[in-house]
Amino acid sequence: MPADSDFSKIAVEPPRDAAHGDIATNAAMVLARPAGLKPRDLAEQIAKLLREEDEIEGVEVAGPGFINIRLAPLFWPQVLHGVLEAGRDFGRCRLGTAQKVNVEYVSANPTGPMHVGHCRGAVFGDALANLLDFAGFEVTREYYINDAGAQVDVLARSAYLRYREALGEEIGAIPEGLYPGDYLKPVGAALAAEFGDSLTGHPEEAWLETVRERAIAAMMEMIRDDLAALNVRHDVFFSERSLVRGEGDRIGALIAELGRDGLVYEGRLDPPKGKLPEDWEDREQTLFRAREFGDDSDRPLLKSDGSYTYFAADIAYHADKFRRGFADMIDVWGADHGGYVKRMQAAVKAVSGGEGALDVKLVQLVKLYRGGEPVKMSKRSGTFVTLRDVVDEVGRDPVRFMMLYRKNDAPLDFDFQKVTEQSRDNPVFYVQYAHARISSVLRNAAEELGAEAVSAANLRAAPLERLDDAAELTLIRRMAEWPRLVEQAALAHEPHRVAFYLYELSSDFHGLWNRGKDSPQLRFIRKDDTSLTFARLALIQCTASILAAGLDILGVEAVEEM
RNA sequence: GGUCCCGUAGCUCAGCUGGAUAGAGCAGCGGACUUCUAAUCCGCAGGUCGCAGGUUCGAAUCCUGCCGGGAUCGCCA
Repeated sequence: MPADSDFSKIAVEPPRDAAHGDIATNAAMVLARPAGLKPRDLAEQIAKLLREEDEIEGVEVAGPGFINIRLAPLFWPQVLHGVLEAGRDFGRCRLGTAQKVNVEYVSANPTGPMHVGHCRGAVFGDALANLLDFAGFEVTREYYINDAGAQVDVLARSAYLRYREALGEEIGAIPEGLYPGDYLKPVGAALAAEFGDSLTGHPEEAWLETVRERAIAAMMEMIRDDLAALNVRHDVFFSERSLVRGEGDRIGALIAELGRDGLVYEGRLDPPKGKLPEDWEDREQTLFRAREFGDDSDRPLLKSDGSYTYFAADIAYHADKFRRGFADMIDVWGADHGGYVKRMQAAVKAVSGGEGALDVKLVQLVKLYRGGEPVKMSKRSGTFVTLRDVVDEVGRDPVRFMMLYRKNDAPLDFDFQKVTEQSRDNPVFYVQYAHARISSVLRNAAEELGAEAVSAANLRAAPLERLDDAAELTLIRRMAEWPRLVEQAALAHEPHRVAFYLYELSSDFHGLWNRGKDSPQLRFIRKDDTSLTFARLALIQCTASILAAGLDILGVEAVEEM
């Protein structure tokens, strides 16, 4: 074999089809050319060597040159020892080797309650963070508070109006352009209680900042409550305003820094192709050289009124993340921000000297339905659905599982009726039911055979080699996939894989359960054969551990009865 | 017009980063409840993986070009 052969394309993995053995490899096909042999001939040579191994029971060459390996019969039951030992920690790995990673998600404007549109990103980000944690990364969960733009001033004016209302003034209809929601009434009342009428009779400059601060704090409190209802949490709430307040103007400092590196210039931008925006004016502006880092265009840092663009602030924010030690950053955004990805990645490269990496996960829109009919939403008519509405109506677990039972970049139809009334359509119950059934068997076993029958020590001592039914082995093989699945899902930043895996694991379990209905000798609890019973209790205890661990990653409760 | 995402069974979607005969659920048809919980299970039927090229031992997967759907396109966030 030539020394410079490419071994990187060789895969050694469990095949999809169990008929192809326990482990399969494509090594012979990959190496046939450099070795100057036909794939099947090379495969035979490798197979011959493998057959000498003790733990290998059989080796076959199949298809175009696959080498299929069958392991000794005792191999699979041995897997359960690892699960029994580790319990819910089985599958935890050191993939991240304590590497720091920052996951930013939700980051909704603090101007009102969480909208249902925020729901998916929130759940996705939260589950992704859980997954990375499980895979051994040191995860920080972050929320970027957009508290510096014009819309928080609008919020302040809206709250001020409610404040005057709370003082007894007749305010009439909420003017166009202000937030009309009732949720600002308590904010107005709190302001009245704190300040009396001392904020009235002054120009806006006198009260705006005070009111804004109180209003933002109130909104963030509301948002945290909403997130808590969804079982979503963050470690850090990072204020955009803090970038220009306190320690000085960090956005300006950063622009100056980029300027010293020659990455900022005054120039003109080509107008967009196609239809021109109505208010387009061709003017000289301050631009970041995003094109040097793979973007399609250079990007403005200052608005026409001289204030910073959102992008400028976001650069400073990501630079701050990098300086806090996060070379790995993940942002979770709505799909409508897709056009923003390249410039942000360009900015991260620029501020990190190429050391930082940003992965942006775009979450597609959720379309709401009720009994097949689209739910129409409009803020003006007050018919928009809040995150809290959804959680209250269908429950936290179904919402979370549904949001995760889909790849992040695929659109999602969410039908209230399907998720509640026809609950069998919802896979969350299928998985939870599997866990509940196992809990039920373990309870029965403890009752009939005594509590020590289900003790950890007893299960560890069980004769696992007696698990030889095809359905039992299928279940064990599935469990053996778990660590690998965790690793790959974490690497791909795809928590939905965990959800699909749990469904399959549950399916294997339900199948086994029902075999016990047809053939009583396959029941888990066999009073005539306690040692076999112990082995089977160990088997399902392991299944429950993995179900619980996976559900924990998804942020869904592993219920013990239904 | 540029950029990004999507196109797989009647419907909703997976497909382990290039592997063997493309898989689930729902809907349809036929079966299993004196139960360790039927919110479950078993079987049948259902496919030009949008189209056409290319890369190689091998493509739903990678590349190019079309077709169709969605998002976005200086200063909003």
